[in-house]
Amino acid sequence: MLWSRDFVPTLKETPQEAECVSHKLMLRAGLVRMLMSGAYSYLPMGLRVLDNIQRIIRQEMNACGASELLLPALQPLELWQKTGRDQDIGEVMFRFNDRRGRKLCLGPTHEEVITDLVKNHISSYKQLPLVLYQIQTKFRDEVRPRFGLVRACEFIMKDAYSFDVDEAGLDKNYQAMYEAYQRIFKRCGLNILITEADSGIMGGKVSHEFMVPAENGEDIVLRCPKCKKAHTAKDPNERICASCQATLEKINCIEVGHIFKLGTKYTASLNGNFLDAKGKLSPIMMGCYGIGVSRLISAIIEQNNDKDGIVWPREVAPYQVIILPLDVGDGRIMSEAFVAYQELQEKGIDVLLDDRDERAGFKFKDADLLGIPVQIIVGREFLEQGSLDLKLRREAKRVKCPSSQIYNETMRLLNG
RNA sequence: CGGGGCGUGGCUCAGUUUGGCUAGAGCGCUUGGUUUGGGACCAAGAGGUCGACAGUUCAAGUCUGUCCGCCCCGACCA
Repeated sequence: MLWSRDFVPTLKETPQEAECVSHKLMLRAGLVRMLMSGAYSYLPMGLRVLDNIQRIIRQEMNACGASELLLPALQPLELWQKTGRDQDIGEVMFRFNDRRGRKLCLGPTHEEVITDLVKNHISSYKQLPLVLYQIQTKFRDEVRPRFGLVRACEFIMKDAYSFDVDEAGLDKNYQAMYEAYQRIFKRCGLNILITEADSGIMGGKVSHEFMVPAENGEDIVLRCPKCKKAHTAKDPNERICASCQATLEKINCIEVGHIFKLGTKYTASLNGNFLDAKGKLSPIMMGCYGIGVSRLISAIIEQNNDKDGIVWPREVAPYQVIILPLDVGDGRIMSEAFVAYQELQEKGIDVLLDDRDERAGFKFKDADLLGIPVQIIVGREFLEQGSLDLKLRREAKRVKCPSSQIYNETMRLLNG
């Protein structure tokens, strides 16, 4: 992509609306813009990151045998009345009537809809286990949206649901998801803490949260420095480890994933039953597995930035390489930049070419702010010595490279 | 919902305390020129219902009231 043809409105100064690091950088790097409190537009750079995160999630979900579908955001309220969560969720759910006066809502989550769907098509143990997932927009009328994408009223979530004949099956799927989540967050460039957590209104007994330590995290994780066991705090003043008696560390975190063993809460109330091998009718065992997809963008930036801007982990970066021709008026520089651009693109690398008529310093600042892993600089040194400068954003160190070696050197840096 | 802060060109802000002439600066934008490896410089321009409404006054960005929006803390949160 040529920068001059793209829509990447970078800002030199931080807009007043932002307070936390990730929010400031998302606005400055032109990833998102706010429409109103809790609702954001994803600009081209932001959408590319979002797509990359989704690609990682899809790969890992598919790899553990889950099948993707897409459920409606628009739902009948009566479905929620059947499970009783209409009351539990309360004001958080957007509710309204359609033109016939029917009571509708926008889905804050999808256990009801998926259970309603599955129960009509699963009647035998022979059809189980089954694991389904979707990546979809959720709506929650938050008391207090904040920190940009961290807590928004409209956001993107991956939610997966497992259906099993018994607890042993559920345990197996739960474990597979637990491991898939570890791989997903690692690929997103995150260091996470996994905690034992409260299931809240989701129901069920066992649940784990995947937490990203971050300064502005809304959740507090308590971790024992001795046994390393962590749990999400219900009471942040609880300060002693139950097994070691050591004083617990308090760590602010952003919750990016939460997995639950639901059991039969939804299948029992919505009649999601199956016949087992002996002809006995039982409710299907369920698990559900969420990832805050849009929130991950914030969490990744919180853990991957420096004074100059974002430092994207390779797999989620909007582009792998940015080429910076430092004088667009010089034919030799521009043609060399385009040669490198085409070669890298032909070899499957996502490249952004900053063809704007700007000065060197301006382009360097924007490139650092954007955080694309590899910068290729075509400037004076190319004219004098025929070499390009390659810089790895994370290390801020430059290496010289003859133009014939540009692909190999780029790959070496990306993989290094 | 309680507490606090803020609202002035696209962005950052000054001006409001103590009402006064045509509402300012920097960045960004347009045009011309000089520049060109870490957010250049000069010159000339474009761009504003000063969040909205009502009120006080000879006169309101500035004072009063109501409302709206945004941010932070708290309560809440899958």
